[in-house]
Amino acid sequence: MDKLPFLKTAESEKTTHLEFFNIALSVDCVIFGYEEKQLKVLLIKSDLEEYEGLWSLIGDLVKPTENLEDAPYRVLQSRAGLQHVFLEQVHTFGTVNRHPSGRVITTAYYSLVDINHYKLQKTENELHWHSTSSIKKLAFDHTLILNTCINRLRLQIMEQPLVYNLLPQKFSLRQLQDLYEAILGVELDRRNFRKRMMLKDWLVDLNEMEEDVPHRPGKLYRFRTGLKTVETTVSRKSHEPVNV
Amino acid sequence: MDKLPFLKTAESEKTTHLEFFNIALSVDCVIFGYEEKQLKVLLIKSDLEEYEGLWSLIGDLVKPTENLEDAPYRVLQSRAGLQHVFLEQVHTFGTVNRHPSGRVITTAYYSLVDINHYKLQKTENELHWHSTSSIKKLAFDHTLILNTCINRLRLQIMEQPLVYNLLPQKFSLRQLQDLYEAILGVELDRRNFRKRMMLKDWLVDLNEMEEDVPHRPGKLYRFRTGLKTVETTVSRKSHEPVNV
DNA sequence: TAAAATTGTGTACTTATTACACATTAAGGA
DNA sequence: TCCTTAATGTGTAATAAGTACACAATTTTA
Repeated sequence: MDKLPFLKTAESEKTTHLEFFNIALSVDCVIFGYEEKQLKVLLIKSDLEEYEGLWSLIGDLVKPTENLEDAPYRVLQSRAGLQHVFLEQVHTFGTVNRHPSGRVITTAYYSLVDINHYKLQKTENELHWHSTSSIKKLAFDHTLILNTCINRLRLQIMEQPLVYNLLPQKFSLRQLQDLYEAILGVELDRRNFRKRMMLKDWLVDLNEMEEDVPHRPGKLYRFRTGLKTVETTVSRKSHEPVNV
Repeated sequence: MDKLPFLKTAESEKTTHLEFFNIALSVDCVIFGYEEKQLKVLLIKSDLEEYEGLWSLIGDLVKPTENLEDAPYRVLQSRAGLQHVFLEQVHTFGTVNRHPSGRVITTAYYSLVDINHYKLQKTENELHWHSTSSIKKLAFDHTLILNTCINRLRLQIMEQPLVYNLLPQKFSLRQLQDLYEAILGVELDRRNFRKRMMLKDWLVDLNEMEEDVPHRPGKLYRFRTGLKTVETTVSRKSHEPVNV
């Protein structure tokens, strides 16, 4: 984007301003959690008449003085009390009629949070965790946004150890496998899963065992610190080659 | 995004309207071409004082009545005369001060076009193809946008036969390999490259040979029709599993 | 007809992926 | 105490994919 005509013709500013600025920009956060062997997503009751009784993602308008990339952190902080979470931009949705109250374009982010670490307040009774597998209909185009984010999540957990956000510090390989199965929606072979995880070199053997389980206890692991994470935008010079 | 407070309080609409709508949204197109064994990108001379002498990507503001996903097609059509091109959304950039004239958030798309099919008009002398490897500085944050799109392109050509957009209908494996090398910025082993392409099953052997080349002629191929392409957003029900 | 330039091809090695079965450990109940 | 239950921990063979590497064949041009 180069020209901003409305800034050059002061006298016609009002008209042009309204013409071009008659769009609002929001962010919507797909906040994933994990509980009872299910991938969950945090939703809020829609307060729009058009969507009465439906749930929607958590979002807000981007402020004029706020970096786009900061907006989802603010939303998570102010709407759900979440801080220092993992956030990744996924896609921007901008069909003309996606919002019944006006023209709103939204940028979707997904986030991974530890449900147990984040306790829902009783007062926040419009906020609820929903199992992703039981979600039928959401307000707006939020089903599309959710599915797009699930898709991205599924691709990314195969490449990067992001799921540390969803587990306690210490966990067994069985817990990790259950989590992967919940996210991917498939059953995995135990021996092959363990082999793959060991090959990735993401885990540290704690030399501790599970306790209070009604069966043979498993070994406990944690994620290695300092593992590299997603980097979507790249400041690398474009002529530098990649490894293939 | 759920609430739109400015639409509920009619009397304070003006203030709130200005507060929230004081952001413009644009699209920027990274238009890739291929010529003389180099990956090229179509740029336009910036007409902003702040960026005098610098080149920038081709973009425009999104219109209030226009779907976001339609805007880059319009931009390519109106600014560069391009129709029926491949376009893919990559990322949305929204740092507060990324545009010197005001708050503008931009969604970046990349596109692949056949340079020879699209002949630049003499009158469009502010438009030029630039080799990506020789680009040093662009207006705005367009270097970041360009690099992010190159990165995405590099990942996607490994998975999908998108490069058919950059080659003539009939081509030799050498031409195809040159193209991959130009995009990836690395040299590839000829035998392994050919093996990989055959494994992907993207190509059809035309049983024709190159002509008028100063050496042994190579066989000619074309891309199979009906090959599936990128699908970023997914309307699939979220509980359906993926293959892994 | 010899030299130059480039195509076309195969094999051995390594690495990753998949399918698959049995012994071991601890808890809990008879 | 011992048997049952329920899970953990482990290895191998087969297949598929990725990498490194060299030489003969074809055509043009001098």
